[in-house]
Amino acid sequence: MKTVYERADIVPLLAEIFRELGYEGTSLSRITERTGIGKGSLYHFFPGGKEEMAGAVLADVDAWFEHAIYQPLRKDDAREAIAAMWTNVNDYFRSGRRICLVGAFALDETRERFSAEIGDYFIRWIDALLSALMRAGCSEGEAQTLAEEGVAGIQGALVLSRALDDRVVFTRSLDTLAKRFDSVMR
Amino acid sequence: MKTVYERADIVPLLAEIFRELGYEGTSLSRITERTGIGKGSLYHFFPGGKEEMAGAVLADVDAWFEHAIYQPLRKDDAREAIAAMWTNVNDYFRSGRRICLVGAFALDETRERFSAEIGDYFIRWIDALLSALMRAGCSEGEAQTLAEEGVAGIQGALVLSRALDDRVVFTRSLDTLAKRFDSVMR
DNA sequence: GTCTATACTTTGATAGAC
DNA sequence: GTCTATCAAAGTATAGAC
Repeated sequence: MKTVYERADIVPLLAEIFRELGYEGTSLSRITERTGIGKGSLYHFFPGGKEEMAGAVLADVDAWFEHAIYQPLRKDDAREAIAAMWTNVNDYFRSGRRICLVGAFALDETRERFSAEIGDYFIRWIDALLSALMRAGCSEGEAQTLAEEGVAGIQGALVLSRALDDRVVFTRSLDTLAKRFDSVMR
Repeated sequence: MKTVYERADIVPLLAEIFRELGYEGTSLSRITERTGIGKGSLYHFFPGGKEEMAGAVLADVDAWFEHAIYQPLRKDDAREAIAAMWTNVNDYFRSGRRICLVGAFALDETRERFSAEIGDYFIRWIDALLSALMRAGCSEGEAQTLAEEGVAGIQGALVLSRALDDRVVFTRSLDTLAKRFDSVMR
């Protein structure tokens, strides 16, 4: 019995492992252990080894956010897109049981390897949110502050809910942020 | 030329390394490389190896926060203690160039090793802040929400400022949070 | 594409001389 | 207390059979 993979099937599996163990904590043996995929297959799809695997995961995560979050924020009805962001983010991060890989990579020296990708992910999130807020009637300064506060607040909520091992904290934090946004967009 | 250390001298050095490299990324050889302290000395002070080193660092960080942040929040003038928290936190985290070790450990599987210490650090921070907010005139519900929002906001600001490699983001985020607190305490 | 075997490096940890 | 030497285990990566 042997399973044949495509690269696209492997990336989401790798993503979960990098999320849980971090870049340094993720070893090829633990990947094999959790997925059943041998080193031969891994190096066939990712000749650049672990670094290429993490890069592919980052690109995949980025593409998901671009499609599900950023584009609606830039193009759709502003209030609807912001409301959708809160529910999509809550689902994506599984109410805080899943962390943000990009944020986690930003904290330690892994950042050095992927600084461009990491910076880009957050810049584009903030800018897309800024765009929606302005279309919803915020001044530019107000929108910039609120966009940064929203994105940082989500990251902080992930840290806190993991630290307290309490998913209610995450959902409640998102709720507080959403109310704050609503009050400013009035 | 050989330097003789005490355990208390080593812990802050270890703290910086764990902060920059994370738990898994910190190897004994990199500790020696950065500090000049050999394995012999390290195992003399920390017979339990890397895990004991990280534990000692966590205890040291916790003690600093207890003394510099939590106790004033619980016992001193509420408004002054909150104001002092913002400046002390900004200094401690070096305007976002330094990360929160406890928050970083919370994100990956390192959490499993130190879940009690990590949870305690954040619980006590939130509770101390809650106490100050209530003494400053907040209702309990309002204070709970705001305390969580403040602590999560600091953690998120650290992630964001590292991701964007922009320390202005951190200071500005703290400023926004401080204003929010002021407006509620009126 | 996947597997097994293997090369080579680095890891955490220990022992013993000084 | 610190040093050097050394260990077994785990790390990344490669080669070649199938």
